[in-house]
Amino acid sequence: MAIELPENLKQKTPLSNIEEAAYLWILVTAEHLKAETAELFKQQDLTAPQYNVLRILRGAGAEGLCGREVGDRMITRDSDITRMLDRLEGRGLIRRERQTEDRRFVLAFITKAGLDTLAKLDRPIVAWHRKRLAHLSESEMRTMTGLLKKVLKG
Amino acid sequence: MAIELPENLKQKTPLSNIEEAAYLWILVTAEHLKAETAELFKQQDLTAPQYNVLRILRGAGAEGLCGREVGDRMITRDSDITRMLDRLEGRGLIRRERQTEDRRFVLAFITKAGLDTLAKLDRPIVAWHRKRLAHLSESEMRTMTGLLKKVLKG
DNA sequence: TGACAATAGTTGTTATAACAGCTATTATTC
DNA sequence: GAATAATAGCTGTTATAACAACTATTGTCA
Repeated sequence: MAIELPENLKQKTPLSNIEEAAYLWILVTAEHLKAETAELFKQQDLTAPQYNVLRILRGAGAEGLCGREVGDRMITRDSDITRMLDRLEGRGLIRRERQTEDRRFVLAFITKAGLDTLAKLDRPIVAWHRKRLAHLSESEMRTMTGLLKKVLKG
Repeated sequence: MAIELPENLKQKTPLSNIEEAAYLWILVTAEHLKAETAELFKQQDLTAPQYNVLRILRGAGAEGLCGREVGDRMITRDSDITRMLDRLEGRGLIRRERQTEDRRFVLAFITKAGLDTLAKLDRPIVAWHRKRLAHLSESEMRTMTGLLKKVLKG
């Protein structure tokens, strides 16, 4: 039995290759969800990576994080953390401070303005997640994340 | 029970929100797979969207496709098909031709050079897919794609 | 038929991503 | 302790993405 593909792809020759189909479903679904959340972030003039960085820094709290650590924690790898932080700093959403012990590190912290910006998004985002996945049971979500985890670790 | 998150995210406060966890797993897995395949495409100096376009045009064959149709079939929405096709045309991988019946349409076709480029990638890519997902059973892949489909349609 | 809407594509502009090479600082090793 | 490697981050450049305004062509309908 040929496996179904995302509609829009409209592949004529049904893929014989179930692995490629699985791969495509993961990518297409991710892309779709990403596009939807991008709309939410835009309310506060943030891109998805920018929102991601702010959340990371909120999580880090008063200790802050250096650029490399921020990069490691991101969902999508960003090849240029420096200038991304530049922009956020320029908007006053974060601040930076060079460490004195090891002067190679520049720690980044979220500011009050950054926290306020995030706060305005918190409720809509939780609401979006709940609503967007409301039609899956908890067990379905666990099964799916379990399988995705297996894919990732592979 | 708190659901596990992708390692690198290192969230301190475990998410209470299983929906958000599911969402993150989808995105992180997709991102990871995308990064791996990007390496393959780079062998032929192609980005993932460029490879995607060439495959779409190969699928379309001698009939070709107009820009909008190409855009519809892409995995990741591209906001600027025109210039992406410009670049591929500049490299001789595709050619374009304005339709005579309805002069609004510009049809794109893959060239011999484009087909050759794709051909060099076909085997490595099939091999990559098989190897990358070899540790999942066919039934696991079907379950996963079924759930992803449910997410997407939601 | 003529105004207006719809569609396909192009172009200009700005922001961001990708890549490579660079400086500053600290760790390692002989 | 000097040479070297390793790490963090910065900078320059090019390519691409995102957004909006614009042209050309065709469809709709009073």
